[in-house]
Amino acid sequence: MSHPRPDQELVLENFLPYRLNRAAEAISQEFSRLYRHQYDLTRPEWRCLATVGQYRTVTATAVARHSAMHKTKVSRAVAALGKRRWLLRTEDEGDRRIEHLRLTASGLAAYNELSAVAQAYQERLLKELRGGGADLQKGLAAIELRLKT
Amino acid sequence: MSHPRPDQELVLENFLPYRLNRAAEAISQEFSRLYRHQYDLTRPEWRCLATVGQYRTVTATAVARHSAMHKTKVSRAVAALGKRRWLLRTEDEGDRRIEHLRLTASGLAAYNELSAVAQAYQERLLKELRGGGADLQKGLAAIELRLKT
DNA sequence: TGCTATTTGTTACATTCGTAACTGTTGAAA
DNA sequence: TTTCAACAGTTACGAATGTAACAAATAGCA
Repeated sequence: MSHPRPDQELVLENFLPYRLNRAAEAISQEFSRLYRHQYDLTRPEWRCLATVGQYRTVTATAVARHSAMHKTKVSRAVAALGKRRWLLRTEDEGDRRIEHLRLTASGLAAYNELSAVAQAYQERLLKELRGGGADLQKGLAAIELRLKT
Repeated sequence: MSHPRPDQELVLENFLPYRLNRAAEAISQEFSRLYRHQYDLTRPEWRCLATVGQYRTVTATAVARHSAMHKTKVSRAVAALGKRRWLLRTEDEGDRRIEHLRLTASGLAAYNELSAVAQAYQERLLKELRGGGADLQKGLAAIELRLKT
């Protein structure tokens, strides 16, 4: 004799937030293996590097907004990249609260290499996903659209 | 006169690992708002509760495998749920290393409520996603398939 | 039986993270 | 001009996390 259970019981592996987290975690780890040991970068540092590289010159606040990281994370990542001499901080002429971030020559070199690694990884990933990853891209776009509104 | 840049430069917001992480984080936070304050549960605790509720009786190792959490996370979550009297630990008769986990009556009640909340959230989410979230589900399935192989 | 490797689960330690508080600066209103 | 709110960025502190070491138990095998 079995105990009564609710009609619709939750199955974790079918639950979207769980599946999204699991997928994101797995992909992130797979990708990070391509740069972590090679460059000894944490993920926040990588995001920071990518954002500064993309914009050439940005403030820490803009990095946080663009890379969806907490400002303390950005602050620490920027400090780490600065100590490594991959990043330069110059204070704004008009507003002394602000500092503009830009990559040094070696920072730019690292960014270019890492950028290439990232592109290659994404291409490989998409190639290996059923349907070229089109579903995934559409699905993510749907979520991103929902987040904006 | 502009500096030379690589032809294909990385754009963070188009990079799949980043997009996946961002989407997963946003959805998880949105969902956790539905239970965190109501039940004062952390996410590892929630996953633990869901897994034990789903299987009725499991070991900590099985929970870790099924919920994709590190065994120390599970150990701590199980301890927390035990302290709350939502979970019971009984040692195996034949193998005294193992302890079987199952929910108490109040644990089961909480699980049932939280399970309903989760189902409702997922239905609402799917309804609000373009195309009923079909793309997202297919995309996640493609990643999950890739992980298995 | 003995010996070693493996397994289950916990804990110690260092690291990472977020909240909140803080410094220093600017803006805006009186 | 004074005053107060808002903003940029950092830091202190507690909570959460992962790695590695650990204890206890079992399994495999000679």
